[in-house]
Parts: sequence; C-alpha cells; structure tokens
Amino acid sequence: MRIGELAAQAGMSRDTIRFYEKVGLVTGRRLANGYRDFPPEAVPWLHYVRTAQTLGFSLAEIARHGEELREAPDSAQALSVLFEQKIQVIDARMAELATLRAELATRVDTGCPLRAIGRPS
Amino acid sequence: MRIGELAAQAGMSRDTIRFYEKVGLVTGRRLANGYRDFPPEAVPWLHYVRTAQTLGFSLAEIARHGEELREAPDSAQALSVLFEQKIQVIDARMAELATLRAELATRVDTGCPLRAIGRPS
DNA sequence: CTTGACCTTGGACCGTACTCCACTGTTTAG
DNA sequence: CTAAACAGTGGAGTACGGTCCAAGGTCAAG
Repeated sequence: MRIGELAAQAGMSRDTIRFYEKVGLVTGRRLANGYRDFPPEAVPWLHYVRTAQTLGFSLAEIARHGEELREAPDSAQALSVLFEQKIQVIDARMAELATLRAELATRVDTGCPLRAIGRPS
Repeated sequence: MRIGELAAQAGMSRDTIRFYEKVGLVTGRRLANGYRDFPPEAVPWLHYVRTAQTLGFSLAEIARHGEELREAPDSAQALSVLFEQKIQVIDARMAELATLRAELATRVDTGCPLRAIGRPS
C-alpha cells in the first residue's frame, strides 16, 4: 500500500504520515522505485494512533508503547501486561475527569461563579 | 498581589503569568512603580485555567470563555449553561476513554496484538 | 510521447504554550 | 549603604505536531 492510499484510509495527509515515519510511529519498506510501501496493518495502527492522541497521549508515548509491543510480540502474557498498564493510565485519566466533572456539576446547581472554581484545599 | 505571590499561589512561573497577561488570560492593574498588581480572584481563576487546559481547551478558548463570563457576570443561568457545555465535553472524553479501555480489556483476555486494534467498520 | 497523477527529498514555516536570558529598575533587611 | 530579593522589558529559544513548497523522479492512459 502506497502512501496516498494509506493517507486516505487513515484519514490524514501524506505529509503527516511521512512525519510519523520520521519519528518512528509507522514503518514501511521501500519499493524498487523508492516509493514507501506500507502493510495493511498500518491502517488500524494509524487509527489507533489518532485515538490515543485524542486521549492525551503524546506521539512519543504512543511510539514507545508501539515499540514495547514489537519487542515482545509473541508473548500473549507480555501483551496483556502492557494492555493492563494502559488501562490503568486510562482509569487514572477517567478519575481526573470525574473529579472535574463533579466540581462543575456543583457549580451548575449553585450558579457559583467561576472565580470560586478550583479552590481546593 | 504582586506577580511572585500569584505565581506561588497559582502554582506556575512568573513568566507563565506574564505570558498569560500578554494573551489576555489574566489582567491586573499596575502599581506606581510599574509592578503588576493582581486581585485575589486571580488565584482561583488561574487554577481554573489549569483545569480547563487539562480538559483540552486551548488558552484562546479559555480566554474567550472568560470574556463571555465577564460580559454576563451576574447571570447564574449563563454560567450554568457554560458549565453544562464543559460537562458535555468531559462526558464525551470519558466515553472515548471507556471505548478504548474496553478494546484494551478485550486484548488482555485474548492476548490479541495491537495491530488488530481500531479495526472498526 | 506527453499529460497528469502519483511519488521522492529537504527545508522553511506555522501555531501553541511556554521558558530562559540579559539587562535594568525597586524594594527591603541588616 | 549595600546586598539580596523582587520586579520590569524585549527577544531568543524550545518542544510538539504538523503543514507547505519547490524541484524533481515514476508510471499509466491516451
């Protein structure tokens, strides 16, 4: 799969994919003519990258997670550990959001002005 | 309140506060000697800025919301609307997280590698 | 054999959000 | 009176995440 098709499938620009390749987020082989050739798995992987990004993970973090996965690719147990770690990160993020949500919900009821927000301990 | 104390109270650097003033996120008067003088409300406001930021709002958005609030400062209802909007943003983010979490949880059980993640529709 | 769509590279540029620096002025404590 | 601790300014630099562009190579269709 060449870069244009991958870009279309992943919903991002060719430039972005080249940038991602540069920072190690995607890898592909080269055809004889120098064109990049990506495997079909690149499509779901890039979708995953977008998702993780909107969840607040930096490209560096995402790349690192990807490498960890590639380093222990055949151990289902190793994979499970990694997934569990990620889930913990997600749970922490969700807890933060829940706290903020509760704070805001209180203000909705009281009409308490913004200046009083975030006045914790 | 001078910039150093505000920085300490708000948990950010003086430079950051000067930067925020430059982009209109905080305003303060000036003392005779040229020093900035911030009102006490600047402290919770900056805490709020930090909060909103972690929710994914850009400084420009936060500044704009702040202006909207200053334009209708005595309407508890207007405030509630804004808070409700923010809560919706939070809920959307939490839902996304829950989705990713569920995806990952599935992989934990199956040991199915990441390349199969995000293979939607 | 040209046209157009695709690909390559390197490098410049952008917006966001700071962070650091040098140099200078002000205030406060001993 | 002096030294430290604070304040001011302007401007450069950083990190991240792209985005755009020019100059050129490749390939399939007409």
